[in-house]
Amino acid sequence: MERNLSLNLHVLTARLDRAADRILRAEHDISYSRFLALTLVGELEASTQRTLAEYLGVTEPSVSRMTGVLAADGLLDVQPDPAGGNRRRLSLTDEGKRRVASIRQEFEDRLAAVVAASGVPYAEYAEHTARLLTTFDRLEREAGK
Amino acid sequence: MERNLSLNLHVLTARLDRAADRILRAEHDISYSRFLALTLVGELEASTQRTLAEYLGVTEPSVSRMTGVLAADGLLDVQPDPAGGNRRRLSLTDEGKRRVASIRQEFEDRLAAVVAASGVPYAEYAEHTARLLTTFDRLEREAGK
DNA sequence: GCAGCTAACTTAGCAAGCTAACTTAGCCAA
DNA sequence: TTGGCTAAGTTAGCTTGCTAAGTTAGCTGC
Repeated sequence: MERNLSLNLHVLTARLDRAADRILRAEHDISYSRFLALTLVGELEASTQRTLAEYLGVTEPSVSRMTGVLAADGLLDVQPDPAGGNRRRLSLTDEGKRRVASIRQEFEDRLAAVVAASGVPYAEYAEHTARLLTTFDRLEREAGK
Repeated sequence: MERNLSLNLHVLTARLDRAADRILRAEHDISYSRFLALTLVGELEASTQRTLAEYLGVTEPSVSRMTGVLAADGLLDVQPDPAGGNRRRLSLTDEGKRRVASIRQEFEDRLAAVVAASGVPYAEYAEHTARLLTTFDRLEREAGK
């Protein structure tokens, strides 16, 4: 079959994401992408949409729509930046915080179980993945892009 | 920031896929997902849509639509299985073969360059990724799913 | 004090995932 | 030979990526 790295990464991630999405929808009534967005807003502390797009690895229009639906669902608070400029301050509502907190560790634990079952050394694989991301990021930035 | 493995895999793959998509559209006038589908049909030798879905890591409806547009574009040949049953035989047209062959090695080479720049050992990372995929697959199957 | 610039965001429309529900084709048992 | 079963594929409708193009808010120089 000769499956290569890029294809395997693509398929592995697609499956993990899909599994995560099913679990979250079934048990917590939220999609995986919405959960990721809320998680990062929580971690980034009152950032802008542009920053969130950067961290999520998606484009600004995608974030624009996402913040719209999350705000409509009462999970996210979107306010004009008091410091001025055409910016929005993003923060979690109480309900948003509650939702994220209740899910928090669950996923990493489940993924860790898969990793353990596979015999792949977790720390090393995680470190390699993080390093690849950083490198790819840098190369794209250098390429002018 | 404390970015975890599942998020990093998600973001890394999203970026790689997006970059691949841009290159393919610009230089070869085809999207990345269509290219992947054609590649796998080539490797799987006259398989069914269900098998292709399995290998691509997507659902059957997605493959159904994809084979439709690829056939309409003259890249894929979709025929009822002569052996009977409600199946389709998938194979590449000459144009499809030409297209896949002309792109073939390019991506793995580009990705290998990124991996090299990051200092991550390619063979090991590829092996770990493949192992995780196999394990996840097995666990999902065992879970009855 | 307005022209132009830049940064941040939005709108519009397309591509391609997904789930749920349906259809089609062959098989098998009564 | 028909009624149900299973496997494979399709349809419908939603979500959420994307790009291209447009808008809005403040800044800067004349």
